[in-house]
Amino acid sequence: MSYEILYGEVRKALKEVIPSEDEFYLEKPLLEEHGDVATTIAFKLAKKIKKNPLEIANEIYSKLIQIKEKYPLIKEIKVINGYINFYVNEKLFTKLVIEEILSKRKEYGKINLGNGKKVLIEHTNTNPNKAIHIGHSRNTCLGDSLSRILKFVNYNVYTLNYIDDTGSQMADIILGFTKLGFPLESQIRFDKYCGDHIYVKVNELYETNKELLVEKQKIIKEIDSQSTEIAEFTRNIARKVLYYQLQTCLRLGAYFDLINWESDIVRFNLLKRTLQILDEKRIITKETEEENKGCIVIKSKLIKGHEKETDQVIIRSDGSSTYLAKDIAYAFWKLGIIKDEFKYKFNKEYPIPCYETDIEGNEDIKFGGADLAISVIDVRQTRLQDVIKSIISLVGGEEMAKRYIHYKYELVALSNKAAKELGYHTESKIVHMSGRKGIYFNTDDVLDKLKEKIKQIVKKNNPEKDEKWVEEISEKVAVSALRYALLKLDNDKVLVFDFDETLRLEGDSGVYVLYSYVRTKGILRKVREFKIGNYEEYIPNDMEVKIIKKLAWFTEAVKIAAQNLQPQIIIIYIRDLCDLFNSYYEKYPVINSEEPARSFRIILVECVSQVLENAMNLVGMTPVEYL
RNA sequence: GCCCUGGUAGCUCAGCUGGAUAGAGCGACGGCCUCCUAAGCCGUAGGUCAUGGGUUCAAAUCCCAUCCAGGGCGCCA
Repeated sequence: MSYEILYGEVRKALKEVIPSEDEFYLEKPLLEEHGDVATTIAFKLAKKIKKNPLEIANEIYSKLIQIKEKYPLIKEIKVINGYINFYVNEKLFTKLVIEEILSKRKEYGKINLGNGKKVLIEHTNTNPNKAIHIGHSRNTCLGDSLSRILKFVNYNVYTLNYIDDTGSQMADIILGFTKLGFPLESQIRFDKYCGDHIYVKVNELYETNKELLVEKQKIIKEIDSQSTEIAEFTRNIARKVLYYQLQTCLRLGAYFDLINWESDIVRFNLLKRTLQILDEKRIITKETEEENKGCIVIKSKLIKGHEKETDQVIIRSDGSSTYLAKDIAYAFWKLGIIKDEFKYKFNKEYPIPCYETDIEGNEDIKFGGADLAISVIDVRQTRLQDVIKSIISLVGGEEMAKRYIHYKYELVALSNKAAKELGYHTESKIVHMSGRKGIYFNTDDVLDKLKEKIKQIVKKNNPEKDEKWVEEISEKVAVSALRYALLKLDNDKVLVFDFDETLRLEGDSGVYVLYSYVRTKGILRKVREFKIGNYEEYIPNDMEVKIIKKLAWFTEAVKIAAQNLQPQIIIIYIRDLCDLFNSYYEKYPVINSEEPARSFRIILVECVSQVLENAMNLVGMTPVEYL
């Protein structure tokens, strides 16, 4: 907020001097010597009135200097290279920042961007036939962090996990149970059992036994009908796998408000309603000849940007619906194009207790009809998501389509070395994961391995603590380290996973962040008995001022992260703050310094600690007191 | 073939949407524990921002072309 106040003052001062302008192009200079706020207004005006920018800057400057006294946060103004640079009154600024952090505490950084608007965030969406692997977890971490950030800026957020219990991957394991004699019980955790053993094995068998593919088609049809014994059986298997997937999500610190069963889109007639609307709007066509004979399709000419591609089949010639058809219905439900026909039941049995769609549900709650629908789905589905957006636009107009966001991110792949560990040998630098071929790392396994590594160090650092204590700390650190690693990369970059490279314990890592936080806590633990003197008497040194400014910047980081839907902004912020704090920590003693420096420094450390905690929360990292 | 995305230090990546002298981590080299946790800190070396053109006061950032890498173009999801 402090930056808001400073920016506000600068804007007001500029407006007073240049009443004709409304936009002042404020920015934060990269170099300290260029002050705290800069404006490029002189360049903009130069273009407009065809005058030398330097001359204009000087004119503005001479006017500004006369009214400067009215703006207490502005200490100094300079013109450098045509920029007008403002320097903050550091003493006053410091006071404002500290007071704000200490009064707001956990609330510090909260701003109102959302006005309580309803947002649905769909994430994770792992097929219920396997355990969650690190690729899925990138999705979970992004979606969960987004939901935390948007909540923080006053959106009314609901998180959804869309479970495809009707698709072909589901049929693969059902085939395993019903035709290939895999027992229903196993010593292995059920999600891993289905994914690591049955799914991989069944896909292997398809290679040699084509009959099985025929059986699979039968099963798909039975599942789709939703009325047979197989359909019932499938639902139970899916629910059991989901149970363990949710355990993994819980371990990662993610939560859900609602499980959307894809089969319920059909069962609750959402698909039927959707098809009616598409038919009324003449968006779908029943093909009577050529290759899509008997199918209901969307003509490609209707799809913006994909006019030259093939038509989209949404109902197959056998009458079954494609994934796309259900996804359109799902999107319509999210945006309120169709009424919320679902029934919901609260399921407290899940590791993450939450609602789920259920034919016998009777809870008095409605999730559909949101102001904004964000779907966290990897880049491979870009085209399908484009199709959905085009259709929304045709049905509800451009404005409505803007409320549907495909939040895309690149895949997690494996390094050549990592693939080799799984017994997959190749020349290529990166290897894409594949559930079918068994080329993947399950998130729980990765976390367990990471935890073991961390445990050794925690034990060494805290020899007096017992096993349980070490275990708890190590678990939190492992999860935070994984979240950090999965979040720090930009969404449009492929994350090449390699255990040792990706999950480093030093440098730009989650462990480094926690270590920095632990240092703040170490100091604060020791000063509990000290009485805090009047810290305002102290004049902060350069490094302290830098930290204060960084602390103040948190609100801006939150704003940018929320507006651009970029949790990475928070990660970068956290790292920057840790870097500053660690340098400071090495250079200046806190407890052993003289008053009033000591009081000030204790307060400063308190603030760093608090802001780090708030920031970590936004990306789902768990602060620990010891390491 | 068509469409989309990426290419910044040896490696992995930032660079706040057009601004001032392009920054971190890892790796390499040299230092720092009598002192709040050395999973840390300080210093050195390392760059034709893939290439070529363009737009303008100003380009890593925008436009065009080319090259390289990845993805998408199913009655799969």
